Order: sequence, then structure tokens, then C-alpha cells
Amino acid sequence: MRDVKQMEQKESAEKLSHFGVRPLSHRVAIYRYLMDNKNHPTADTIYTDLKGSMPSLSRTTVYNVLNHLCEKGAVRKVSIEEHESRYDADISDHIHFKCMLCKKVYDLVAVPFPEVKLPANFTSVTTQVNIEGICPDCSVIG
Amino acid sequence: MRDVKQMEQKESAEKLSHFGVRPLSHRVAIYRYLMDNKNHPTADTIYTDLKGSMPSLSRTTVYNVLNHLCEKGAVRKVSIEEHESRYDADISDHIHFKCMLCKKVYDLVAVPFPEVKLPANFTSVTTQVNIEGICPDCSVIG
DNA sequence: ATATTTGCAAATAATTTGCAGTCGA
DNA sequence: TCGACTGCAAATTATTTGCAAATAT
Repeated sequence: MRDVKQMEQKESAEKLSHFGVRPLSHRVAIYRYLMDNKNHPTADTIYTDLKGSMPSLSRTTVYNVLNHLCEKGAVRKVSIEEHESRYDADISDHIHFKCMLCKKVYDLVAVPFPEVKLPANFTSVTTQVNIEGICPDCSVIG
Repeated sequence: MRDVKQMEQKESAEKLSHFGVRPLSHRVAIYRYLMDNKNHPTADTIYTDLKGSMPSLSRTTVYNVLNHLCEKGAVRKVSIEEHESRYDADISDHIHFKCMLCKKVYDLVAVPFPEVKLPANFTSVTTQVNIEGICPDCSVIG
């Protein structure tokens, strides 16, 4: 048990180093949280969930760390939600689907990411494809 | 001059009726503003720009009207900006490109909108494709 | 007449900032 | 030691809400 946890921490720290992020304890914990919880948590969710095991953690630090990780390219901000940002440790191109009824956000990893041909002299750095609609759970006819 | 303006107002009002929106004066003005200003203004920009010619206008009304127009499907919320919503009277599928340097948001209307094949039982209602990168103006080598 | 819409001020919610204390190399 | 990082409280920003007055049909 303990060994598994330590290995996870180590994996998190190594990945961070790879992105040029110094693996400080809070950063490692938050990054690992994002790797474990692939449901695009908000800053506040991360704060609340980690606060239990890290009582010294502050909201400011969560924001600082998330911004830092985004700048370094280790995590992605997902802007599918209206007034709050969500974060994703999966930086590969993939589509986000948000159910308009249950509000759940799905990763559509199996769906091929569309190729977009940009006009001359436009250079793309990141592409987000956000789909809103009805998910299988909610489309069941009662 | 006056005739042109009146025709524009009338066009705005007719389109609103078509969407099932009662063409009240503020709604007509805001909707026409969005048709004239296709640069995805924020609620605050709309408020500031219209306040001059409509001194009685309040921020609350701008928000009310925008939300109403979104619900009725007359305008679209563009969530390419981090912490504020932008609005677009062009409800046809098109790609938004935001320059990371000058922050301008372009409509890529000439670029074909990608087809996305959803997994079984996922139903799509709206799709947003947001690309961030460098625009032609900013990619000029000094 | 009655339901809808407006506008002000206050409330809310997410995020940032200032600054003093703390940690890591 | 020195710069990077943290945490608290206060500030900022976008948006919503409660409620009374105005408006539309």
C-alpha cells in the first residue's frame, strides 16, 4: 500500500521534472491528484479534496500551482465550464463532451481528433473541441 | 442615414421575432450591436458602447438580454476567453481562433467545420472549436 | 390588469494580489 | 543567504439576485 503511494508520488515528481517544474510537495500532490482524477476537477474541488491530507494547503497555493503547471505545459485548462476553470493532466489532443443534463464532462479519447486546415500564416498551438449535448445515461427514454 | 438605421433596427427586430424573442427596444439594440460588431464583444463592452446612445441602459439588462438571447438560440456564447463570456450573433458552426499575442479572436469561416463522429448514444447539440496560436499579424518576423 | 422587463444596489463566486513568513539549494 | 514558494486576508472582476418601479399587450 505505502509502496504504491510512494511510487505514485515518485512518478508524479519525475513527470514534473520532465516539464521543467521543480517537484515541490504541493505541486507533486496536485499533479498526482490530476493524474488520478481524470474528471477535470475545478481548483476548488482539488483544494477541498486535498485539504484533508494536507491541512497546511491554501487555496492560493492551488491556484499558483495550477497556473504554473499550465504555463509549463504539464496540465491543460479546460474551458468547457462557464464561470470556472477545470484542469486536465491529459495534455494529448482529445475531445470534451459535456452533458447538458447531468453536467458530466466526458473525454472522448476514442474519437479521432479532427484535422483543421488553417489559412496561411495562422499557426496553431492548442486546439480545444468542446461538444455539448446529451450523454448515453441521460438519453435513456424513461 | 436615418432610413438605413431604421431598416437595421427593423431587420434586428424581425430576426428576433423569428427566434421567438419579443423585440423589445433593448433587445433589438443589443442584438443589432452583435450583428454589427462581429468581434465577439463581452457583456461589459456591449454595455459601455451602447450606454452612450441609451443612457437608461443598465448592466443587469445587458446580462438579462444576453442570457435570454442565448436561451432562445439567437446568439451564442463563445467561451474562448478565460474569465468572461463573449457573445456572437453568428450561430452557424465556425471555428474561433485566438491569437496568444494580440488576443484578437478571429472567425475562421472559410475553414470547413470538422465532422466529429460521436460514440453510440451521445447526441451533440453544439460544438465549439477553439484554436489558440499566432495570427498572421503577429507572426511577421521583425 | 397583469405578466414581463428594467435598474439599482447588494450579494455571490472565482480568481488575483500584497505582503510577511517560510522553505530549499 | 537568496530567491522561490506559501498562506492569509483583502481586493478585484464577472455575474446574479432581490425588489420596487416602469413597460408592454
